[in-house]
Amino acid sequence: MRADRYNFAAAEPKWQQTWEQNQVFTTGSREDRQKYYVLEMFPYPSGRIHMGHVRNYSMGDVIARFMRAKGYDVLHPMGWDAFGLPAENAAMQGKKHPAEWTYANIATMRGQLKALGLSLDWSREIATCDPAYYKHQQKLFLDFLRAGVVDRKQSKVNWDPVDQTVLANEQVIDGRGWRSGALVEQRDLTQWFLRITKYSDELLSGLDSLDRWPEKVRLMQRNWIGRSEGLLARFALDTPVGEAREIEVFTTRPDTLFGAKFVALAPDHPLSHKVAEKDPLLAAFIEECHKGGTSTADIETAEKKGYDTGLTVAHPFDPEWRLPVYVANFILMDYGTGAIFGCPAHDQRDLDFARKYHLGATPVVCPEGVDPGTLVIGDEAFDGEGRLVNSRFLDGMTIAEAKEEVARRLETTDLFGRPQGARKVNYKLRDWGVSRQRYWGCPIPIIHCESCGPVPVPDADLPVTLPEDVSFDQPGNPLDRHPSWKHVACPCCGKPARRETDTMDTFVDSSWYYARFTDPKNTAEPASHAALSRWLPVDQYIGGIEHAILHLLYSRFFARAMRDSGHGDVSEPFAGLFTQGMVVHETYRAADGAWVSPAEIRIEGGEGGRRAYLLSDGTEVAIGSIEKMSKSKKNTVDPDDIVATYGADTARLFVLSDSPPDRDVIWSDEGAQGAWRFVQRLWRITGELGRVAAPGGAAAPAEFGPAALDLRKATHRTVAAVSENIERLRFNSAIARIREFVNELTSALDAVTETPVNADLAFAFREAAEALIRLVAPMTPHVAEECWADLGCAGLVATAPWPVADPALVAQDLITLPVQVNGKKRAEILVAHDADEASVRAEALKQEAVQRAMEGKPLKKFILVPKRIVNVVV
RNA sequence: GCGGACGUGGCGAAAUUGGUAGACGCAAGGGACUUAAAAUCCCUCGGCCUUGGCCAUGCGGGUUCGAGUCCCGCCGUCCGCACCA
Repeated sequence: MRADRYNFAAAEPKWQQTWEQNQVFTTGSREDRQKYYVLEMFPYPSGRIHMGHVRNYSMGDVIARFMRAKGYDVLHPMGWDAFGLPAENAAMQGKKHPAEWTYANIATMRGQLKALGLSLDWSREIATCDPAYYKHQQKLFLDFLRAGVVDRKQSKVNWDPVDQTVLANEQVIDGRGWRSGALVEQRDLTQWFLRITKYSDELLSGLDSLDRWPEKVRLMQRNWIGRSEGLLARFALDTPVGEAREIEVFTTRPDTLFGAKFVALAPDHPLSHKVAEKDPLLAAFIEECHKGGTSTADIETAEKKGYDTGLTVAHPFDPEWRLPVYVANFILMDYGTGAIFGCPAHDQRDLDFARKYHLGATPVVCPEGVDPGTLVIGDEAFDGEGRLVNSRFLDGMTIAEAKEEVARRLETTDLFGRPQGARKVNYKLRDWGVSRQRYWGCPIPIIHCESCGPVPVPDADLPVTLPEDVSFDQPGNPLDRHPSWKHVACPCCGKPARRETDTMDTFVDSSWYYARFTDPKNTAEPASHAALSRWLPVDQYIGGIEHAILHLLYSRFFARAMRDSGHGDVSEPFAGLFTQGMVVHETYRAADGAWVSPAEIRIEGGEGGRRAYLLSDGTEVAIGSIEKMSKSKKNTVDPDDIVATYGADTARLFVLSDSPPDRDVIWSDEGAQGAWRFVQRLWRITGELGRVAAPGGAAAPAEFGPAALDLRKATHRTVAAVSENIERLRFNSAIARIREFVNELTSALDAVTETPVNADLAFAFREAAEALIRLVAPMTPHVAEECWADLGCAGLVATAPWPVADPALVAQDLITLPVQVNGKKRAEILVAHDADEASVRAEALKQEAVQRAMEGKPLKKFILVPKRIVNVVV
């Protein structure tokens, strides 16, 4: 007896078990087929999954199931980005070991993901905190070291005083730590660096080949790498300061050299410090510069300030021409050389500075068509195109010509035995400092020996595992405090030595996990060459836009560093990238301003608008703005609750259907109920279709009547449209087409007056029913299996091939053409799809409405866009 | 400040990429079934007038037989970067 309602609570676990038992989603059994690697950004095991995960993994799952049905050998794995600070924070508060906390979270979240029915190959599951994983990361680190991609150097680092660790530049946002939000301090520390800058040019030019990446992400990376071409130029000091006889500046505008009015140094420039030793006022000025905040607001409002050192330098093209040397607060030590020459007429910052210290502004570039004599610089510097003026031998040249000429001359003139200038390409990208003073991360496999220096841990001794007996009762690094862990013998000389106690930035863990998934059980190496060549690059990667720079740039770098140290030959790890939107929700606030969660309220609708009331005592709460789901605003919806109430299919369908995937989707209970209704409707219509459909496998009749033909056309058009929409990742449109098809099927069923129906119609219903189930299966796989079985179809829909649209049935033979008169639609005509222009024209002009709109005027022009539109111009 | 994206009914959106604007859904209103409710089904649903029209894709221009789509100028919202020489 067929149930009236689809019972998801029974069906979902049943099908999940069936898939698992039959190993439907295990990869690698179809080596003869073309591969497809679909990957979603793996989660941090924070405790529970959230709706963002549901959306992310539902999208990946649609693609995985679709490509599997299309006959590809699909790799769709899942793992855990399992190292990180929250585990240590939890350890400090809850006295639970980070490993225990992390693995408990993984167990919970794995269960939650499994309840969603994702077609994942769980046999490839990895966790980055597993020694079996980080062993290979340590190996990679040492291979990188040998390949010259690892560096150890002292540098100014961003120190997060709350998390008590170092942050990479990419992890500092508006001068604050990306995780703690604390104001970052500058400290001098010796650090391990990954030399990402070695690949600056390659990472930049590689972006051009990533045509399946969002333009936005490519642009962000381009800007982050920040390539600029310029010139290093050396200015001789009139009076040497100690050893220093010159100042070297970097400029992208060497053409404006004759407009120079001053030279300025960064407060932390070595020369600034040198002069400050004998000039207490300068020392005080530098001190003041350090105080200035680095937040957005501070920088915007910061006044350009300088200190005249009293030093002067000679102009490179005129030894008699003196320029004053300032120390200025707006010069950055870590870009270029930390020194500039200022050309106020053509640079706004230089102009602001020059106005303040009365240094003048001589224009040297004059826009085309302007009389140089009338050229005056007001409050705005001129940075447009033009020709050189007031510039001696450069006069009359274009900017490009002048740049070239200045570079050529300075390269061939001598200063203190070296060319005075040199062309230089500069980047904003910095090397990636990976040392972190934390416990819960991958140990850096190095041993420090007093006589041998830093020595790599021999491969045979890998992995260097974390000690388990550590305490978190005081700040700082537990590894450093551990009584015995760091004391080891030097692998070189055998003398007592000390382990590196820093661990790696957790972004290292996620920079190569996609490669590990290709060969997750390999104990000898990170992944075999064969596995890497078979599976990389990832064909479709899906995740949040928040990783546009950090994770995606690091991964692109890692692929190249792996390539250059003998691990595979892939440069770009992700051929296709899709950045999905967030799941957002309304916020609710009680009268006292406290946030209220959606679970605590009920909504009442009506023509007066929606109002929200507390369930507990019925008092009204204010409906606030729609925001990203967050614990602090309590506007979260727990996926577990949704799965328990509506089932996984409903949750999946809703996050896919309401908005385009790259835009935010607004979670609402009404929307979820809409998805729920559709899941039930699928079950109901399958039952109705089953009653009129031919048995599975029935042969096609020789001829089809009009009703059967119409139905078949609807089916094949839907198949074509849904396939295209999924291919283009437009899941919302795919679902809309399926819903439309269900509406069409309902009408077709209504038209059935007597049963059994004719064989041709029965066949068409069978075809429609099976197509419908296969089309919805990627989105709502459980109800699809249930319907598939209900229709008596063989096997599982999860392993059924994707339906193929017959082009003959997709094409229309009769088409409705709108007829416009002077661009306004006046009528519609029904014509054969291949009707010639003359007959279409005759038919169009025959229309009464067309004649009326023509008002008896003669036809000027007749436009026919085949299969689109007719336009009559009078 | 620089760079980018976007702006369509009450709401989320669609529009074959220059060719019937509003598919599909949510909300709302009306009706059927029911003792009642739930569920389900049917109808209406951009605005304005009298059938038939007119006006409508942020605003103002332009190109075109034809513009939501292309171009120019505004307005607004969101995102990224940020004293980068």
